[in-house]
Amino acid sequence: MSERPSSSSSNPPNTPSQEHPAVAVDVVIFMIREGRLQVLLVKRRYPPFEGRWAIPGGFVHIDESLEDAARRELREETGVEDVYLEQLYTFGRPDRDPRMRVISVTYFALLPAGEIDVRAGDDAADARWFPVDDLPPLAFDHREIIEYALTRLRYKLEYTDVGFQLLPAEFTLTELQRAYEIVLGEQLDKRNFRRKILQSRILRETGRLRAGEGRPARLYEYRSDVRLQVKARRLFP
Amino acid sequence: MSERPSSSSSNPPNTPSQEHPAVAVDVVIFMIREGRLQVLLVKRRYPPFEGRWAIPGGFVHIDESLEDAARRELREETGVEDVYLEQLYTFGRPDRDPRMRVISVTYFALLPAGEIDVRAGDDAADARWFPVDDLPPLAFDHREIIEYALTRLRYKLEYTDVGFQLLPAEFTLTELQRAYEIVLGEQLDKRNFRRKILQSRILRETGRLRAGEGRPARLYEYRSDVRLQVKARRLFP
DNA sequence: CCGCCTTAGTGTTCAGTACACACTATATTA
DNA sequence: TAATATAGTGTGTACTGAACACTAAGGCGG
Repeated sequence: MSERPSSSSSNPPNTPSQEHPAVAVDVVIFMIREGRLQVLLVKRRYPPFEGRWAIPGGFVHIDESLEDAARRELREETGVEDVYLEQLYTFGRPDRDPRMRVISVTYFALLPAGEIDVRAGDDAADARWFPVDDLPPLAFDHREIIEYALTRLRYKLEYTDVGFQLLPAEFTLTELQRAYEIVLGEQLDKRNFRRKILQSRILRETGRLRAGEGRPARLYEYRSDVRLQVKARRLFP
Repeated sequence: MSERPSSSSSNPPNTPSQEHPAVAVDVVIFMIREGRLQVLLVKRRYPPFEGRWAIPGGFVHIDESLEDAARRELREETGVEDVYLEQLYTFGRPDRDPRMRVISVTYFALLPAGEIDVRAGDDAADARWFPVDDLPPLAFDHREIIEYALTRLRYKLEYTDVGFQLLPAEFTLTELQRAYEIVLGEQLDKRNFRRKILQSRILRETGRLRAGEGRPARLYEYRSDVRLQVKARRLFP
């Protein structure tokens, strides 16, 4: 980037101050399970906050990009590759880690609904899913990070097509609507929902049906090739 | 944050890998000048990219928050305090700085239109404003950063009230409309613009007038106490 | 096998907002 | 005082959002 050093020496400053912050990557992993929006947490095996729940994360390796580090963490806890991942925010309060200065670049991931066997990483004693509205006490500023991720997810859900990332490849319109209702925390109108989503041409009917308790439902798949244009309602004309 | 170390030792990992990235903060500073949207660039005094233009930035001090570091950079180049500042994105490609691994946490700032005397910091040979649509070759990945900041600014302009940060305390409706037109790069309808903005109650008439070539215009000020609610046009009902 | 239960699927009306569009008002200046 | 320049104002039309209830199709139990 640029290189004004911490100490304002008058020599060409080619290195930063000796003591610089550590850089960690933490990932808020969302999934719809049991009809609720849940996040994956790991139980810390070592101090600080030993025994507390935390979002998965770790230090970034010297030769990997930030996103690669986030994907590595994701893979270590869940085994999944190729899921939706987006940078969220970088948290850097000097006192956010009691041991030392740590900058945390946070990401959020969306996993498609379905069964995933989570595994605790080396430094975790356990790994579990928790509903976002029923979280245990968390380590560091991780609650703040999850709240922020949730705000962003809800926001993006309303004006982008990111919500499809929470569903498996094939789904019914009712399942899609449920996913939206679960994340947004409000009921949606069935006819308006279906009309609008079908008009958007973002779904393709697969031709298959899913049998269930009542009338079988048509199955659809997400057309990632259709670039969805959603205009924000403009503040000014 | 969390502390999986780079090396997967089996001991309690209380420190990150010895070698960790440096953390820099870079700030894209926007201002409307001479009827165009401009950014402040500094000319690098030292390698790498010696003599090239770059956005102002530097390494974060060990005991200051990221935002404090950004405000410090801003103050060093422009002398301003208390202006709009928002975290943009964190860039971390391993090869983005040829010297070493550097993570750049970027911010963007909006300065109110008016005269500002910019000063080159210690490690800069010069500091100048450049129109965003006429940038010189830039150091590092700074062009990408500016493009990203511009996208975000235009986007936020349409659905938040962030645009007022580009205007001085008192302004006419025509000046406000011009600011929007300059940033968005398109013409807006005068009557629709005025109706919508006055309906929003976000402006207060100061009672003063600004004389000029034609009929004097009423002066307004921004009411930061009015929380502006702008709903995005929802993808789904 | 048929009636009941359960979920899927479908249109219309009303209200609010977006957008297009042209003239009058008030000051300065020649 | 006439010309020029900018400020300020209202209406009609088209579209989009929101509210709302019934029919269709399959499964299951009597």
